[in-house]
Amino acid sequence: MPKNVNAPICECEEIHKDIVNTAKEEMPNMETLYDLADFFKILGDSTRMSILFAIDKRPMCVCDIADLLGMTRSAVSHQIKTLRQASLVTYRKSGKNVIYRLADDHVRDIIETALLHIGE
Amino acid sequence: MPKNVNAPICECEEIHKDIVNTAKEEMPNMETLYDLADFFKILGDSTRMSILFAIDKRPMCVCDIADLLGMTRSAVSHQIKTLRQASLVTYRKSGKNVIYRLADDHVRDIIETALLHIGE
DNA sequence: AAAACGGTTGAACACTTGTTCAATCGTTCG
DNA sequence: CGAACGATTGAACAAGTGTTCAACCGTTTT
Repeated sequence: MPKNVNAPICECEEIHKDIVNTAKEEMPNMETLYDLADFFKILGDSTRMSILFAIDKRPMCVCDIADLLGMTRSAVSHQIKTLRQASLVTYRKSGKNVIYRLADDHVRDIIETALLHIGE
Repeated sequence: MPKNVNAPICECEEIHKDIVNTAKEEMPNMETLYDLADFFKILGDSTRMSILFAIDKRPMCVCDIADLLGMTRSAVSHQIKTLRQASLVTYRKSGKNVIYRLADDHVRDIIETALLHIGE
């Protein structure tokens, strides 16, 4: 996270002021930038990425996900909470189990494009 | 980063083995998962996100980016190095300056879809 | 050649983050 | 009801990350 507030200003001498100014006008507001970064931050963990792939085709309970990925239930639950807060997954209770599934198709699209980029 | 190697196995008793097994077969290999997560990790920082937006419309030198974002040249340079290593930006030398631009359109697409998801 | 300037780099520090462990909640079933 | 089980949670620790600071590199001026 950047300390943009009261951050030191570039001490360069020859700044292309026209370019900087037009660029500044076209910048999205700070909140959007933070939201975007926060969103990608959540995808930027291999455990959470694994969970997303695990429940991509069929919904699964925490226990199955833990077994599939070789993790403890606790670790899975912690990460799923993060995914839930970001609206990447939704859940449904079934007896003692909680069944998780992908929330929508945006994530699938994004991951698909990312796969293209990294050349898979 | 998860410690999947030699990780403790889920101690649950009633696992839906059929679901887990078919899911396991459809999982991408570990390397792909790591690559994906690493890719998103890079987008998951508001400074780097800001830089990408800054140079989106027109290429800029480090000095201008630093001025635009209110950061030191050093901080910008560090982050740009990360973006460069992930092939998200390319550069061209112009006298004493180094001009950075977006590498390709994948990133634009991904960010666009992400904006949809977070509801901007 | 020396000074000036944009840019890069490495070490250090503070901050964030993921997993583990233990305790707890909520539902189900004997 | 009480035991059992799936799931969640909070604290704590280890590992990772971003910014700063200072030093340095490579061009370009003079």
